[in-house]
Amino acid sequence: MLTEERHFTILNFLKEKEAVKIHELTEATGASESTIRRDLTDLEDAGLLRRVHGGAAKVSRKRIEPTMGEKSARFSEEKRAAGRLAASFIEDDDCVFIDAGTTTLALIPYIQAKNIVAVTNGFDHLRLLAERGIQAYGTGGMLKPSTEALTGTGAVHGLQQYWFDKAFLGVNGIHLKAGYTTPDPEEAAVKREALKRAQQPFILADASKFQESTFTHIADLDAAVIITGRIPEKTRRMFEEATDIKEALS
Amino acid sequence: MLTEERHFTILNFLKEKEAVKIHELTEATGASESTIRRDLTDLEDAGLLRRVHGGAAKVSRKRIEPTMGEKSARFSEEKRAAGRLAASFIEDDDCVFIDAGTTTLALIPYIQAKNIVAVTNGFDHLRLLAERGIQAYGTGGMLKPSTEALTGTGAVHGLQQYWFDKAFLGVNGIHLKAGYTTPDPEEAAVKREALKRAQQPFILADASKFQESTFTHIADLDAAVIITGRIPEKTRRMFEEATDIKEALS
DNA sequence: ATCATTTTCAATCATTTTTATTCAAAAACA
DNA sequence: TGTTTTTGAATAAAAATGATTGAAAATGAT
Repeated sequence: MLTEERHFTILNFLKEKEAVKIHELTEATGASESTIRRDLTDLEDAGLLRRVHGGAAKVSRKRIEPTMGEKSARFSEEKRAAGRLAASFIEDDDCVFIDAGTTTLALIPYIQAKNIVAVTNGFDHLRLLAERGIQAYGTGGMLKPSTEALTGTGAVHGLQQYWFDKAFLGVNGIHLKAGYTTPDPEEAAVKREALKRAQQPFILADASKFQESTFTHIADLDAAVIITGRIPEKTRRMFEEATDIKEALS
Repeated sequence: MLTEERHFTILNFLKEKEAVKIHELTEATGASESTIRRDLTDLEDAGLLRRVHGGAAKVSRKRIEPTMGEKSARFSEEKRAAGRLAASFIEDDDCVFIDAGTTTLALIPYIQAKNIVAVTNGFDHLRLLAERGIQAYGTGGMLKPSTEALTGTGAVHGLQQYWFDKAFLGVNGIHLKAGYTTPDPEEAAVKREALKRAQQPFILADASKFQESTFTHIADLDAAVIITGRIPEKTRRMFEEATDIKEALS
């Protein structure tokens, strides 16, 4: 029996069943154990099956990244609530921008809208969107190792190809005087560009970001609607004069 | 029996079956082994079948690629050797493009050169580069869920910001007549753009890619230097007339 | 848990099979 | 007739195979 035929036979076994024993294959092909082993090694290298002790198993088509699941499990109640609320603003056929950062990451699992297109500069975001079957585009740009975000002129340049219905941005500071701020000027440039290109921009932030200001100015408060989990009554009253605030847990 | 008749007979065998042995063909045609061998060589050159040890097999012109998950996580010795050889071409201060795909992924661990800048359209590649402390840029574009590559006009657009010293590309087929080919036209466009923007383009491929052709043409063979792990003597001789081949394990 | 037993594995080696190459004979052609 | 093309046999090289080995992994009993 030809090598090619054996390979074909082996793969056919795995179309029917989840796994196959070496002994079954020696019997079906008439080849020796050594030969079957070599075949299995070849086919594994080609990525067509997975070797297991005693035989071979099907390769699973869906590869769900466990780290992502773990990550989302680690979201606080506030982040999840804010994410769910933010996701509810996304409508069918929307084109949205989703900023890098954990706050915006929390909104992705709650997206229900059909047929949307999402652009993101977040590394994990890109994968999570694709895993959820959402058409996902990366902005391009340099991968900033610390935050796993694509930044710099490459990202801005990438953004300039698109126009958004909605944009969901994360920030580090929300301040009555300083407006929205973030430490890295490169990231600020990306956020500013996204803000400019969205009809409805949203800022996702948890309570810790309020009344903070960091190095680089992104925009004034009234440039976007703020979505948050739960904030103190006092803070809410203070900021809702400056812009619209959507609070998930009231 | 006429040469034409024999060819017809051989091809008919392959319509019925997945593969055919030389012995079956000598029996069916009455010709000697040598003659059948010559026939098979001719028919392979015409792209009508694929020679395998002991006979010939069908050419599968399937447009469906194995997904990244199906491709094995563990690199074969050949892939590693090819990766190491490819990495040795990267010099200090180079700007390189690294294509998506497992073959090119295998080169990243071996990069020794200092102060290089890498641009990639591979999702995993981006992370791996950043993990190794290499300044890494993503091209942007749509994330293709199956292969985890950024493709489409977004990726091409992203590429057009850069100019490379070297480019390392993966392909699905290397064929004397068809040149370099890949199933997805979108990906082909990205590869073509990268090829255009690199002073020294390299193609990384394992032995299985030779004499295969898939749907979309990328470039002719002489457009790049081929880097491979180990290929059969015959294959090497056949292709080294068409372009430069660097073989890691000789 | 630990230990002994059984099974499976990867690596090596000798053997067999297949291959490309060469060359001379046969066939086809002018 | 001579010339070219096709063919088949002989060969050494390359590839595939199957048996054997000690190591590794799974299994079962204690």
